[in-house]
Amino acid sequence: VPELPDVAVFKQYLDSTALHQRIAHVEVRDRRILGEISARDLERALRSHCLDSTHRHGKYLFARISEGAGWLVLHFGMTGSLGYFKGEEGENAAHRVLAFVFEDGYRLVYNSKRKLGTVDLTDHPNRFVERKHLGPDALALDLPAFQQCLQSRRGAIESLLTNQSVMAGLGNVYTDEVLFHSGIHPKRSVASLGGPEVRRLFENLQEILRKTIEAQADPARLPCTTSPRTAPEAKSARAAEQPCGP
DNA sequence: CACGTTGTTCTTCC
DNA sequence: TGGAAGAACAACGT
Repeated sequence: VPELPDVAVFKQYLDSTALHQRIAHVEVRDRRILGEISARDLERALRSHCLDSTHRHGKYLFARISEGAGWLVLHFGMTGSLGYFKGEEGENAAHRVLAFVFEDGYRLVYNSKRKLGTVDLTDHPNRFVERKHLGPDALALDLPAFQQCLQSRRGAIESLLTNQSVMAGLGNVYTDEVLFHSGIHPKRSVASLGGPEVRRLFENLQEILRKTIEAQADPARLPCTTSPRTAPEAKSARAAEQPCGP
């Protein structure tokens, strides 16, 4: 289940594989994944352009399209992942959804078993974030901003942390993890949390997100090992780094 | 075959 | 008008 840390790793992966390469073609294998755009729109926006840079907000990954042609938006749903392969290598016929085919024959593949993610286009990430009413990115928060998120909120802390319009990036997995580490029951009401608990929660949140990204981001350091909370398809993404990795 | 899984979006209400 | 809360929905394995 790609949440903030997983998407952060996808971002690094995309950065280290697929930037600055001219796109020859976009293969849409399953159009259910397309958001408000058609396959034609996507092709038109990307063909003979490059991906210049990336940006992440919460669970969304954005890639800037060269020559000011807007931004690509990737959301991974429950089972989405990225892989970079030479030719048709490593494509799982049952899971493949779309592929960005570069002029050199390599391709960046978006795979998803359950096809619940979204691929879309936007003028600018900020515009997209605004339109989706996403809160600030969880990893960009400082303590005062975090306290602000909790201010005058009712309901359980669990549902606040997973609410993307409060702060963006956490799903069930990391929310549970962070609450457990902080010794706070998920059903506790936000209002019942004391100052020290809020502080502890904030610090654990930042640390767990950072450590998770760090641990997963460098596959060379952790060869062939997979943390229990890594989606199976994230594994193939990492395996795919070999043909192009440093 | 209905259900569990998870996260987003749609609906309803104030 | 926007926001909060809850229902509906999506795909697939069991």
